[in-house]
Amino acid sequence: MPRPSEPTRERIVQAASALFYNEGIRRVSVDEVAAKAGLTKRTLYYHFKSKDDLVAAYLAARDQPNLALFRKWFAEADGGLPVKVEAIFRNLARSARHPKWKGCGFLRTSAELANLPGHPAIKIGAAHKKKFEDWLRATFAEQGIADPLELARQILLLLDGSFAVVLLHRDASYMETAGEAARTLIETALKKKGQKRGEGASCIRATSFGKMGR
Amino acid sequence: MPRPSEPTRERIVQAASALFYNEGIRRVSVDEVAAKAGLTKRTLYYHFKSKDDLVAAYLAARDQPNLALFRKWFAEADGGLPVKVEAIFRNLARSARHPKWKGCGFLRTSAELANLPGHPAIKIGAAHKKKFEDWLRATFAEQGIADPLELARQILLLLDGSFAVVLLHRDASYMETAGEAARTLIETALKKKGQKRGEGASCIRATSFGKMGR
DNA sequence: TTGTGTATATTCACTGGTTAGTATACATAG
DNA sequence: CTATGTATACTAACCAGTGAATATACACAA
Repeated sequence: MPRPSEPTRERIVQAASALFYNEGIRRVSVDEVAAKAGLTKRTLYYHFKSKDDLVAAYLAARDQPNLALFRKWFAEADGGLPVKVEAIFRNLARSARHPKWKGCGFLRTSAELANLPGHPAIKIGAAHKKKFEDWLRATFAEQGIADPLELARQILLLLDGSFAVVLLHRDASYMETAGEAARTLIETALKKKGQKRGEGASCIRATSFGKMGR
Repeated sequence: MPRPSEPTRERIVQAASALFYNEGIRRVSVDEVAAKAGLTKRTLYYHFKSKDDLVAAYLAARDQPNLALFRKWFAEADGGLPVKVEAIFRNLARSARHPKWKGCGFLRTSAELANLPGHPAIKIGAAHKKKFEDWLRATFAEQGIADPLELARQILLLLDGSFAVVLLHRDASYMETAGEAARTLIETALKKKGQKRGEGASCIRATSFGKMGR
């Protein structure tokens, strides 16, 4: 019975995602993915040209939903900039306490495939994190933060750091610690925003200057 | 020709370390480790009861040297507390620019073996990071920082975050960004140290209070 | 000095199982 | 009858771990 096609591909990605995230890339065989998807390995290889291709699809499928979730957590929190960013860490802590949580799929994949720097899955992971960084940067720029890219990267470092540390220690409270560090960094940046040396206030167009990022 | 014994075990760990760090745990077979060490797999299994045992030995061998290096970087930098901590990030950035650098072995192992939470290698990794955290905490406590544990954890989050991010993007400049964030956090904590609300100064025994850590 | 036993250390050859990927044939829809 | 999709059955390599034999160093006895 052919003809499902796109649903089939989707089903394979779903199966692969669950297995790769829970067990790790190299731990999971293509046979296992096929079995979980309820079809033969040969069929899987009709839709994906290799296991590497499948791994890339696994991360690609996580890209948009993941970003959307972060933005939602940010938007839903009512309060100033520090509170909204802290909300991300708070919600993340809540996720991390679920027993099946196993860290960030992008980071774990890049750690496992660190010997293959050009791997398509790693490129997808890097692009994903860059999108998040850029969204943060734009958000901070709107608020007139002096060096929005610098601050965005600092927050991202705390975020990815908390993924790594919480996974290692299985202690989600580090997420809240990261949230507090983020608040401190944002408040410091907000203070810098106000002080234009020389003349008076005039916060308008205080968007981006100072030491460059990358 | 028997009788090397301890040297042999050491040689196996050296071979395992190079391979596991460069290629990943599950990527590397016991045969490869034995071959690199210049002996038979059966001999390897005389010294280690399983591959998991070997993985644990790989991380155990990295524990002390790694901590010693961080402490050396800290001690050698002349300047105040922020400068000394930043020196760690600066030196780390230098390491990370070497082409063979592939992140933090402890973090990468915990990411790869995330499906085996009780694995001995993960316990060793967790203990390693705790030691570093505790050394930082003690160092901050000596300086009269108000909540030294909180600050130590914040710095640790930046450190491990920079491992993860730099590995993903292959851009060591994030290490320096992390160092600047660390400086901001430390300076903020140092300012808090001075202000006792109510009466006058008296910085003595201003060691630890405020919201608890863990 | 010489013979002998024993724990230590090492090797060869093997097993049972797994793995990514494929050759070939078959089924269904349009 | 031809595109698309699926399944059976296979390959060739790899992999963690083991059984059985062996070689060496050293302690001790003669």
